[in-house]
Amino acid sequence: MRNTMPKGKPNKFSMRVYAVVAGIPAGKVATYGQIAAYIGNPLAARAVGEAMRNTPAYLDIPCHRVVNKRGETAPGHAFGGSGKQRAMLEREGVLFKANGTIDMRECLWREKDG
DNA sequence: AATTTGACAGCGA
DNA sequence: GTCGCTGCCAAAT
Repeated sequence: MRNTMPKGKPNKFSMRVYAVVAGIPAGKVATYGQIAAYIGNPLAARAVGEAMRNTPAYLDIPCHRVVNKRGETAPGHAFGGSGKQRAMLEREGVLFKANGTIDMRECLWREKDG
């Protein structure tokens, strides 16, 4: 087996990301930039995405509630299919538009929500 | 140690 | 409204 060991490496940065993402209520979604800004790095949206990619399952992080600013779900190779993420979000109450994007105007997570 | 890539965001034309 | 360039952080090669 070529290094089948889990690569979960929750660093300080990633930990902050997980903490914020974990605070996202069901039926709401947050953007990478929003999370990045929340943890103190408004320009680290990219790093947030990387953290999500390394999100260990045992942390129970709703990474599916994290989408880009366009309201689009992950490219697809993340949750086993972009449709999967969309299904989970819809199941939690997130509204999707006809074009397949999330209605950010209503479903974007706000501090007041939590 | 250095370079490249990546689940992104913001600004200008 | 779209298209292109720049900036940031972390992980992989």
